[in-house]
Amino acid sequence: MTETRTLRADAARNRRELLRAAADEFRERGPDASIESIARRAGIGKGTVFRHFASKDHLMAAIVTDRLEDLGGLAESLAGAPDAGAALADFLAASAERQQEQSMAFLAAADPAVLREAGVEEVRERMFQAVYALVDRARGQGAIRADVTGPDVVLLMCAPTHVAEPLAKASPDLWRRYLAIILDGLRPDGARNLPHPAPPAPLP
Amino acid sequence: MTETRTLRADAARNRRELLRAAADEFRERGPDASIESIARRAGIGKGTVFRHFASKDHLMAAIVTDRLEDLGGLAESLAGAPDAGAALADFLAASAERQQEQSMAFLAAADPAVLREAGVEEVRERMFQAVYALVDRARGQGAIRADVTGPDVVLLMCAPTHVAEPLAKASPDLWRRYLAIILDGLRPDGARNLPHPAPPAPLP
DNA sequence: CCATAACCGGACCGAGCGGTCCGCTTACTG
DNA sequence: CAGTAAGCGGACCGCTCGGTCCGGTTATGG
Repeated sequence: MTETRTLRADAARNRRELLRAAADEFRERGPDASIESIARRAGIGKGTVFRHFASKDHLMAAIVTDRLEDLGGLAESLAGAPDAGAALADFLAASAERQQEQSMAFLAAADPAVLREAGVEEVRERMFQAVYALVDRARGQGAIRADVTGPDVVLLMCAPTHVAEPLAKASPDLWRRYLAIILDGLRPDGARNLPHPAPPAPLP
Repeated sequence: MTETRTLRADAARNRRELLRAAADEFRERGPDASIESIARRAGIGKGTVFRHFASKDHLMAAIVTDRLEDLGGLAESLAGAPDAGAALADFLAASAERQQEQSMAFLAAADPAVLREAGVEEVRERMFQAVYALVDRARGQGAIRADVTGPDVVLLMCAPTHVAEPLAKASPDLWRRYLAIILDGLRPDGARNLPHPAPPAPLP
């Protein structure tokens, strides 16, 4: 974003390959994947990485921004669906499916100041707002409990994948099982007991 | 475990302090907490750490073994409770509460061979079996769905804390909210749709 | 086709890590 | 109370990492 004019052809190709390689390395080796291994995987030199991104954290921010924009766009495209409950379930399924292959967990290791500087917060906030809208419509249609809030669902988004993570390789579809359990827990029917207040509106 | 006879008094005190300091550091700084910072926090030198534990991974294994034994003992003590559904809920609440202050996430960074050598697997397996027993009794009493397995519940154990983690500091009791939602999802009443098979029996 | 600026990449640097070593200190024992 | 082995801890080592730099290379405009 806010790129300098007319990136040279080979530079553009290297940048694309670099982002792809970095995403793969972070997924396989976690936040500690080395810049050198990423560069090797992309078929470029270490110096070229720092030509494209000021630091490792900036590289992480770029990857995560792409994914948040993708998710936000998906949520927005579901905004007008007639069955809001199904739309919400579809969104959560798509979100979990993406996390299966592209975790964002490595983000925790990055410097928050860099994330802010790279504009991650704005993109994330936009995605959150789109999810909140889905939740509000689903609640309005009685598809989920009256006391379930938008932030609740955002917090629960990562849960199915996280639960199934220890067996993700052996049963790559297992997250569906736990998404189904969680969706059941959100349904309005049945005797329930939800203690404690909803989370504060903005996630930090 | 299998300690040499009669640890000297100061050595025993240092070992206790070391374990406490290491747990705190891992919680605050994650798996990358340095041995040096742990030693400083415990008021001892770096060399003393390696006198007590052969490597950083062995230190992690010792911490995690303590906690697994604690959890396993709790599950076993609940084995005979008359209301098996309530016993299971109590256990999951206690488990989440412990995780709130003593995460085991850093375990992922340790060498599996060392964990095996330190006997973590046996302790974990014993804890799992105790949980499976709780689940079986709860299912037998109709407190949870018939198609929910022991491994399901083990996988779900960490979920409430993980969901609430982004707000753990601001709302330290928030995990209760998500434990309640998940327990609702496990209840037998209502129309449900659980696709996909149960996970394979042993967790790797 | 040439000039030039943008780009590339590997050699290099300093920091911080896990782990080792050994001279000094301190708690037990006869 | 003295001898001694166990315990201690900080200096030190080798390694890997993120990040810098500059000589060589390649795309592009006149």
